[in-house]
This record gives sequence, structure tokens and C-alpha cells, in this order.
Amino acid sequence: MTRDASRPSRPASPTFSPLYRQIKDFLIRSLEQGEWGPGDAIPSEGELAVRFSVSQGTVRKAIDEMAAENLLVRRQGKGTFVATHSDPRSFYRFLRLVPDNGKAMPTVSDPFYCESIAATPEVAAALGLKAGDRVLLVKRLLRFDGEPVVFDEIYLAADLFDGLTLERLRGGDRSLYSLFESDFGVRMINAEEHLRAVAADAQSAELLGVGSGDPLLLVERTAYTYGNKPVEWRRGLYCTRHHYYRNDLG
Amino acid sequence: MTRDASRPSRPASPTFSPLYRQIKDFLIRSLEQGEWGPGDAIPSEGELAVRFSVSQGTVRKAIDEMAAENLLVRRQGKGTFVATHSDPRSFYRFLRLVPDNGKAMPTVSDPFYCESIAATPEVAAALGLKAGDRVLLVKRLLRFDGEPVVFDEIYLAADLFDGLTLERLRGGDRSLYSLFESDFGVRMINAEEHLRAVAADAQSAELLGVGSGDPLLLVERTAYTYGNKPVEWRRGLYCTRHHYYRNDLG
DNA sequence: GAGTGGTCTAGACCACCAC
DNA sequence: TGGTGGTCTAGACCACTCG
Repeated sequence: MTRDASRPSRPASPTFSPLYRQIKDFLIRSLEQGEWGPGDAIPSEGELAVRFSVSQGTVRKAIDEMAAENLLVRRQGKGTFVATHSDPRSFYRFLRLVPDNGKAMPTVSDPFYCESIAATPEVAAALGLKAGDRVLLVKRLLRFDGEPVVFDEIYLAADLFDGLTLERLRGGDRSLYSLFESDFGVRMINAEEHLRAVAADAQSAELLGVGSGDPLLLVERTAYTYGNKPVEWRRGLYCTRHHYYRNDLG
Repeated sequence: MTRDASRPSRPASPTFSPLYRQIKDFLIRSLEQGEWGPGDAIPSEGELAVRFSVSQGTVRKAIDEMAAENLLVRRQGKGTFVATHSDPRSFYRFLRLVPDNGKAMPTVSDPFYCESIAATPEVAAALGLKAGDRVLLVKRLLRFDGEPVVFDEIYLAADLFDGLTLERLRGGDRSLYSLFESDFGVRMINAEEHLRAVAADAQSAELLGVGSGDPLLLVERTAYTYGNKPVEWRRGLYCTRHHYYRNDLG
């Protein structure tokens, strides 16, 4: 890694970062550039140590942090793998809705609208675009055990999701993020949600089978890919009659 | 630590846990028993290594995990300290409400009720008590910049908070958890929240200055101390007209 | 048995902090 | 100046997985 030849010496540069940090950054850049795809194994710790001319412990620390951030998944005896939304273990990783009776219910996504529109100022700001830029708007219902529970309006930067159509969305029973990942090479890394209580408008009430004016949970989500780049903004209305939004505070 | 004298050998016991795990467990038990109080420094890594007859790296791994779980706080050059709710850095650590305009507002807790009551089945279940056991009920308003935003009903296991009165609650401008920690030796470690959208009842509407039937964010929280023991359950109604509940998804 | 991640050691030096 | 956490090394052995 970037370091002068006389090993034990340290650059006193103001932008100094430790070796394991440089390795981590390198690995993240490699993921960004698709060096290894979702689900693939990355090289073993030993091999990376040789490649970077550092000890295995240093590589380990870099990978440890990335595993803690859900970028990589370690599997003892097998290797270290690039995290993927296609893995059942993290299928609806960002969905915090839980039925009151605890049972894990079959979740079905039912998209019914997909068009290219001009970004509103609100959407443009969230996605780092200019107002009027093209974005894709997807509308869908999420059903738990048949019952409609979430109405989502999903905005996507059009240039990243070129060719996305309602047909492709309605294809398999994968999660949206799984499809984005495999078909468009866009991997959602983390997200931030803003929650509010609002009164149902006529359309949402109709779709969710509640009365107009009934309280709904409004969930606005911005989702980020590598480099904290926002690539999705969604506005979801959750019916919380028989479900709740679960959050663990550390 | 528990391990036979012939060092390199490993007990093949079915309940084997690695050395750093045993050290971590020991440290947690020490915290539980008040060996070191909130804000205190724990012994240095070197000293603990000697005490447990392990290398510093092993102690380090134990402490690393505890720091990641917010049980300890590392400060380079100074030492490792027991986390505390009295520290400004984690004053309202569990409060996720944020004003729309981003400004950090002065948050004021205004308790107006504190009585001992018999636990309802719901409260008893949450706190691991029997229905009818004594619990303390505290009601309070939370104001942001003078404006009432949260109405909390807080239930506490009576035996742990003996002597808690409205006067003591109204004392300083510390957070509740800071007071629980210093006055009753009960430290909140983590919590789980269940969120729903509900319609305001008459009392809540009055207190929060909204219309009866207006949508409010219902936040039910169970808070745990060491050993995942539930010690508080609260029902909060959040007015989300000018504030939102912020959640980061990893 | 070969390869991978998981644990552990003993020792080195650096960066930060307080006195 | 001495003590603390932060980084890094070189090497050992263990536990798990798979062919």
C-alpha cells in the first residue's frame, strides 16, 4: 500500500490513514468497480496479505469492519463473500414491518405502475439531481399473506435503471433490490428512513383497504449505493392495523 | 480464565467459548455488579492482560466488541470508560425524533404524574412480571424548543425504582436514563421500539395541541438493562407535524 | 488432506494525553 | 516523561468445509 520503503517509518502527512484503512478502501473500490460480483468469494486473507505485503492480521481488520457494515459475509472454512440481496439471509433486509402475531408471512411485491417522469424538486434533492431530470416512478403494493399492507412510490435515477419496465418488475418473486443488483448492477448498501404519522388520502385508503383519513405510517426512504451515492427515494404508506414497524436501538 | 494448565490444549467441551469471549463475559458481569460505575475508567488493557494471563490482543478483542455495543467508550491516550447516559455525547441516545429544519433544539422533559399502580397484563408481560404486581407509572411531556411534541407514559418495575417521586423527576434537566443510572443504579443498555400510526384520543390531542383524531406516531419501547432484563416499558405518542422519527438502516 | 476463516501470542512502535 | 489506546508483525494452532 501507499507507504515508503523504510518499513517502520510513518508518513507524518496530515492525511495519514492506517494500513488496514487503505486496504479497506481498496477493497471497497474493487467492489464498486465490480471486481467481484454479489455472492462471489473474494481472495483469501492470506492471498490478500501477500498481495498487499502486509500481515494477515491487518487484512483481517479491514475485512472485519466491512463484514460489520454488511458489505462482506464471512463463512468459516469456506471464504469471504460479497454480500447480496439475492441471499435469502438478507432478502428483505431493509423492511422493518412485522405482523402482530410474530409469524413470518409470505411477502409478495405487486408492482402496477412504471413510468419515466420529470423529477420534482423534492425527489431531485433526495437523489442529487436537478429538478426536471428524468426519473423512473414505480408504484407497487406489498402484501403480507394476501393482505395489502404497504403502498410504495419508488423513484429511481433513470440513467442507472435504463430499460426497467413493468414486465421485468413483475417477473420473479425476488425482492426489488435483488433485481436491481442482478439486472442493473446497482447494489443498495444502506438507507435512511424518516417516519411520520399521516392521514390516508383517498387513493391510499382505497389501495390499502382502510377508511379515508385513517392514520397511516409514512416512511420516506433514501437508499444509497457505494460511496454514499443516493440512487433511490421512496415514499411508503404502511397500514399498521395488524403490523408494526420494529426498530432496535443499540 | 477457565482453561486447564497445559496452555495450548483446548477443552473439547460442548460449551466451549473462546478466551476473549470469557473475558468479555467477565467484564460484563463486573459492570452488572457495579465493580466500576458509569463514567469510571476500567483497568488498562495491559493490566487486564496480566490479570487474566492472556495477551493484550485478546483483551483488546473483548473490549472492541463491548465498545461496539456501547457498553464501553475508548479514549486514546486516556483509557477505556464505562458508558454513561450522563455524558452529553449520549444524552438522548435513544430518542430518534428530529425537527424538520435540522436544528438541534433544546429538549426539555416535563413530568407531571408519578404514581404506583397495579401492572396491567400488557405491562406485566413486557416487564416479565405478574399481572397485578406494583409498577410505577410516570407521565410526561417532551418539549422541543417549548413546543410539546411527545406524550410518554412510562412503566417501571417498582422494586428497582423505590423512592422515585415527581419531585425527584422534576429536579435537574438531565435525561430520565441519566437519573435512573445515578440515583437508582439501573443502566439502560438497549431497547426495542414498535411503531404504529394511530388517531389521537382526546387527552393526547389536548396535551400535544392537535385535533382529536389527528394522526400520531405511537412508539412502544421496551428498555433492557444488563442481561437483557426488561426494566422499562413506555408508550409514547409523537406529534410528527414538524418532526420526524429518523432511522438508519445498516 | 488442503484450504479457509477464527483464535492467540509476544513483542514492537506510534499517537495521544496528562502531569 | 510515563501511561494509555491504536497499529502492525510473524508465526502458531484450532475449527470448519469440501473433495
